[in-house]
Amino acid sequence: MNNKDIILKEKFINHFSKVFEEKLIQEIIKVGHFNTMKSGQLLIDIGDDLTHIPLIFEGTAKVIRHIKIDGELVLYYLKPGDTCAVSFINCIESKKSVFEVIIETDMSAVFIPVDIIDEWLVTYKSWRRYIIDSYHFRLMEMLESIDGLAFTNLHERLFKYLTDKVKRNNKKILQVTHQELANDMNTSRVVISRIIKQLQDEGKIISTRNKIKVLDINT
DNA sequence: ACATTAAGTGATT
DNA sequence: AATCACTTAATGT
Repeated sequence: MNNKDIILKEKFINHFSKVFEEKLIQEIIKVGHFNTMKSGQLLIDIGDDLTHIPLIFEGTAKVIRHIKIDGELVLYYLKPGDTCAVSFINCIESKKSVFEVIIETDMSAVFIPVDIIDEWLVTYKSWRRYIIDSYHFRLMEMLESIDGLAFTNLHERLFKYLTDKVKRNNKKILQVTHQELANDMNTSRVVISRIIKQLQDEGKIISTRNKIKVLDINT
C-alpha cells in the first residue's frame, strides 16, 4: 500500500469506524480499492455494468436521471458516509445502471467488489444495517425530490437547490452557471436567469458571472 | 483587440 | 414557463 492509500485509509476509518464493526473495517481495507475522483468526472454512466460499490468518505456526487435525449434531472446527492444504494440491486442482479453519477466536489471513496457485498449481508450485521438504512435514506430523498416537483414552483425549488448546495459544500459562494442550474433542474437557462434576478432583488442571493452567493440560509 | 462564453431582455406562444 | 432572437457584459488568448 502506497502513501496515498494510507492517507485515504485513515480518512475512511474516521468516517466509518462508528458505522461498521472492527472486523468489517479490516475486511473492507483488505478487499476494497481506494480511489479519488475530481469534480466533474463521470463516476457511473447509464448502461454501465456495475462491478464495484463506492463508500464515500470525502466529497459529494450527484445522481442524475435522464429522460429522452436532452432531458435530465438531478435526483439526489451523495455525501460522505453515503453509498450509491441503488447500485446494490444492480450489482447483485448484474444489471446495467439506469442513472448517471457525476462527481460534484472532489471525492474519495473505497470501492467494494460486487461479489463480496452480497456475502457481507449475511456475515456482518452492521453491513446489513448500513445497506438497509441507506436504501431508506435514498427513498426519502427521492420523495423529497418528487414533492418538490409536484408541489413547489420553480422559484422555491431553485432556492432550495441553492441552499442545499451551500449546506453540502459548507461554502456560501457557489461556482455555478445559470446553464448548469438549468440542466440540473431540467429547465431552460433563460428561466433560471430570470428567477436568479428575482432572488437577487429579494436580497436572498448575490449573483455574478459563474458565482452565486447565498445570503440567507434559513427559510 | 478579438473571440468566446455567460447572462440579461423583450416579444411570442 | 419555454423558446427565439437578439444585446450586453465578462473573460480568455
